[in-house]
Amino acid sequence: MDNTPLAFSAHNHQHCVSDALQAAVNLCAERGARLTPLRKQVLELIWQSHKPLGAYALIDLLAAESTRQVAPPTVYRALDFLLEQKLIHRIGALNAFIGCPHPDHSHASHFLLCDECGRAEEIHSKTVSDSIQQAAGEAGFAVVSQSLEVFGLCPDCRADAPSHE
Amino acid sequence: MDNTPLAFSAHNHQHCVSDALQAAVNLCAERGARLTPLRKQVLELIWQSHKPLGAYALIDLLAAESTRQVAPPTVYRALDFLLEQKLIHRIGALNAFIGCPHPDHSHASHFLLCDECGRAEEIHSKTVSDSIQQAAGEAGFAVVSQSLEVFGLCPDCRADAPSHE
DNA sequence: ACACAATAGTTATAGTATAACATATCAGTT
DNA sequence: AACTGATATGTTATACTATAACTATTGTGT
Repeated sequence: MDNTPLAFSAHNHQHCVSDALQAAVNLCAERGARLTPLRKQVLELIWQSHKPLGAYALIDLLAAESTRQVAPPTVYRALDFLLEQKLIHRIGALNAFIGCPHPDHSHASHFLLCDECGRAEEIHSKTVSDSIQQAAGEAGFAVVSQSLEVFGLCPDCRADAPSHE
Repeated sequence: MDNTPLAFSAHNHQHCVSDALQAAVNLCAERGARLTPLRKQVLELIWQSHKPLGAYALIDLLAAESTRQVAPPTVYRALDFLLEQKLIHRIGALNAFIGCPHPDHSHASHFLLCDECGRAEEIHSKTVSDSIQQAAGEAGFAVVSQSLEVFGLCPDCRADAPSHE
């Protein structure tokens, strides 16, 4: 069994982008939320990278794709919408955004972030979530949201630069 | 047994500040690191709040305490030193800094952050750390550092605004 | 067509962080 | 005490991230 997660494995990324976009279209339709062309374009640009994308990188990409004006508030509003709909996550340590592969069910933001190649992988471990809930509960703390950012080396970058060399 | 952590409990905070400063002095002496007056002053200001303190708030406090110039690089360099010595942590989601109560042994940055009052409490749960290590390991990921930021309501703020009212 | 709400454009500015270079201080040596 | 190299701080400018406030446009239901 191969436990290596998607972002750190070879895969057809264009397929994974189009799946994510289709899922977003369906979800927003169900919710009565308007996934406008701009919002969809921003979501697509974010998905096209497995690396978290900064707001200003996004602005540059939008400017390159069209002749339209794209000032910061425009892209931040689209990002706010996508965050509200849980279609993306914000990576605090990087001031950057990345697509959420499971926008249909609410969950915490838990990421593995490679220091070397910059790729991000969302993890879903019930053990991790439960242990966090329990630790917070023992402190009398009522959890609303949680963000875990684990930095280190992904499998590929470990292989490229082993510590024993 | 009362599990309520320190920041969320009544305590003599001035005592806890002076303890932290003394510990920092001792640690830096052992390590041959120079805890200069500026660095010590920054550390003290950070400790005097249980709330994470932003760099520019710190600049204002420094300016208020002396006639000396305190431009951003000055305070950011002091913060960098304190981070290197693990005397403080950075809370990514808040762009802010807070004192580390256990600078003597390296550990992850795991915090409970109250949305209501802004206080922060560092937690140390072996279960949490281990489960994160294990989840990363299963993904073939080599952990270098980790940051957990749990948002919600601290015991006091829960009591002040119960959900059933 | 009309009216209201939601979205997007526009201008300006606030907030966070660092680059690059000049000056001052410290610790060890002569 | 003066010399030297390393470390720390001061200074100026600027880059990067994000939002406020207002205007214009687009969408939806009547």
